[in-house]
Amino acid sequence: MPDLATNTTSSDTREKILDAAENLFVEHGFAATSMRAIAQTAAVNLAATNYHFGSKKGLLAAVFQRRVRPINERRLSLLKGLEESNRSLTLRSILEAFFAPLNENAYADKVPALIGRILAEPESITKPIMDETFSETASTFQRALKTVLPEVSDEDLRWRFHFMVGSMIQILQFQSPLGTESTQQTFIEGMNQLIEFSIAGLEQANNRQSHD
Amino acid sequence: MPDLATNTTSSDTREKILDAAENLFVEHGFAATSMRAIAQTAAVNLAATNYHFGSKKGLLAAVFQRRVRPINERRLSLLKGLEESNRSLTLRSILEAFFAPLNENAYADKVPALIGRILAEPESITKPIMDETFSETASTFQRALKTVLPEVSDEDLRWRFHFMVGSMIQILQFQSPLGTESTQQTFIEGMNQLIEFSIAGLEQANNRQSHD
DNA sequence: GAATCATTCAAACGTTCGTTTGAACGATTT
DNA sequence: AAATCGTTCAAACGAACGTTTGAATGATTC
Repeated sequence: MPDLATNTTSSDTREKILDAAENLFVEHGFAATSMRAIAQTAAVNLAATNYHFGSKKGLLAAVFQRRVRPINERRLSLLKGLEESNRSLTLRSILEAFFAPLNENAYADKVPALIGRILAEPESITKPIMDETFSETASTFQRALKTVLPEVSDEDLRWRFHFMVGSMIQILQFQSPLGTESTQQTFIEGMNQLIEFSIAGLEQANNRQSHD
Repeated sequence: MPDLATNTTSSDTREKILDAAENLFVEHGFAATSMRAIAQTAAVNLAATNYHFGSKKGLLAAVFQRRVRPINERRLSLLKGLEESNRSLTLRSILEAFFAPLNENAYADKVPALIGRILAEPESITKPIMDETFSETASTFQRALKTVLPEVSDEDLRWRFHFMVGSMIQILQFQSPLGTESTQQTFIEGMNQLIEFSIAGLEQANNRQSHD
């Protein structure tokens, strides 16, 4: 039996299954993807999927965490770097630490779409995975945001962070707006647009009255 | 055979199926909800589902459009009202016309969650439904936004609208931020927060340099 | 009141699902 | 070379899937 917990085995089959599952989950979602389709795409025996990952949900968790864990580690590491030389701790630099790890790596093009897709799955499927994966990162970044946005109440900040995550999921899932073609180039452009949109939404400089 | 296209029949069974499917789709998503579960929840015979809606996808389309069509009609009607007395055509009033129909009706609590859930389904399932349902509304509102944001380029506006829709889906799907309880009251509060967040993100008044 | 029609029903269609089994394989260890 | 171990394999498990069938039902039409 392989080591399900620590993933110490380095079998070729394991990676092939993860790659195939990743692609199929992105395209069709979790429930609409069968273990047989995954095994066939990976060109491995059907039983290998359950052998290596225990169950379909176990496979989902492995697919997700293979990509997200390094991203969250990088996020926290970048934020820690900012905080240690706290001269550079600005709203913009915090958001860059949060978003940059999503597109700075040499990942396959599918990775952002994978994260977006899984984040958009029904809660009943992904809730336990989400909680374990994101609670620390989310609370750490909200704490950092509070230091550069002291005038924003805790409740307002939670909402605005909520919307920022929604904007992020939108571009991760659909890459580019309706009616535009999506390339690697437009995705990077979109991530920059996302930072500007989020900065404006988070701080909401008081210029509302000019539009009433 | 019932009239699938124009929905002229008004059978009690039809409504019970739509109600049951709506609840189950919200909770588990499309693929993870079975026709048998729908029939059982609705307390109708299994065959009635295919009899009335043709197929599972047909049922999904009916569930979705029953809720969204009136909302889009209301959106366009409100916008038309603004444009006819164009003294009141502001960024805020346009966004209110776009968002208000989502929570002004006496809908069941589940409706916003339904829309959020279906908008987050994999494209391969919902693409045809989405295109038919939203393309007119989306383009009409983007055209209106252009008139009150003349200094924003078409490309920038598409991205910002994209993020605004993402923020909207986020609150429709999850109602309230992580770690907060969600009530009808907090949802209304969230919709107000969404308007402020979107105004700031769409216009991005040039105060970036103060945070670099 | 006989005929027609939309609707409901129990039952079954064939297919696909996630998972399990137990034997076969191949490298490593004793 | 025998034994051990992780891995792969074909095959099958029972259950659940979306959909279809054809008869029963009950109201409406002639």
